[in-house]
Amino acid sequence: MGYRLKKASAALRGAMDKALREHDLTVPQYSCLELLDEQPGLSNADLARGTFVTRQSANVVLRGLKDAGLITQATSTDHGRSLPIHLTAAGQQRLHAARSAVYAIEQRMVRSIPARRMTALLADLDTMAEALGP
Amino acid sequence: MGYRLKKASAALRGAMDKALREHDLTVPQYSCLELLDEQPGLSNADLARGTFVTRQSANVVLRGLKDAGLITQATSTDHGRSLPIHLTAAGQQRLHAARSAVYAIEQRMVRSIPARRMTALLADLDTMAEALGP
DNA sequence: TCTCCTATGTCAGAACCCTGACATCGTTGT
DNA sequence: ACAACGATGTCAGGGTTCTGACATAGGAGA
Repeated sequence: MGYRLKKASAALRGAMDKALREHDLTVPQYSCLELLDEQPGLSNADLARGTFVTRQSANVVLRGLKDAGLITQATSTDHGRSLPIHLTAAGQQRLHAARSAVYAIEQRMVRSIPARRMTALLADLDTMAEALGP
Repeated sequence: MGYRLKKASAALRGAMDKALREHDLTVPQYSCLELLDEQPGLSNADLARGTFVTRQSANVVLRGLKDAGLITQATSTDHGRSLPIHLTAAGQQRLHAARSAVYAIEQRMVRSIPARRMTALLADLDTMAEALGP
């Protein structure tokens, strides 16, 4: 079971990595851009949770995106310590360019399995994640 | 879909990492030991394919295992360039000690989903991996 | 035989991710 | 009001993985 899960995950990672390379993006970078597009103003810790990595790892990825001018992070805040992050125009543009390539991969994956099992498959993946979780 | 797969995979990886830490092993190290126990004499490239990583990554992992005295690698071969690898007695012992912890995680994962969907779930994971593969 | 192709082992560099640790800010409970 | 706790951002160090590149061994085909 763990073997199959690892195998499928590795295949997805490889395919995404290859597709995103043409857009000068890595998988974690794309994940962050996608999250920020859906929910603008997320903080470093929010993105870490959303991409299933630690705050430290997310911090490194964000630094790369910041250096590339794809995101902007507030330097101060009026409430708490979290510094909200937003996409720049360049970030939106880059995301939309890469999105089609990623969606094509998602489609290739989804269409390979019977539609009737989709909901059960998604539910089982979530169930397994929760069974191992906190 | 990709999100769920990543989530489940991250949960598994985290749980295994935590369990194996008590045995002074990392996930890729354990994977190599398990493969070598099932099929003694595998080469570096064989292990790379079996663990879904590159030869370079496997090489680094193997160096760690060699330094720890858990495996032995032939220094020469009579056929080709591949250098067959075998577990040492210490390697077998370490593997058997860690195996129960890993199997417990596998059981927690498997029992969380209905038994009727198991075969379909495994098949779908394989199908997706192949759909993204070569 | 000689050449081309594939597979393998290896080195170098970069990116990603983790654990451990520290300081700071809000909230909570006393 | 004040101390304890949790959440956040950050630094340092180490481990894993990737791409790119090179040299070598074996087999396939002209």
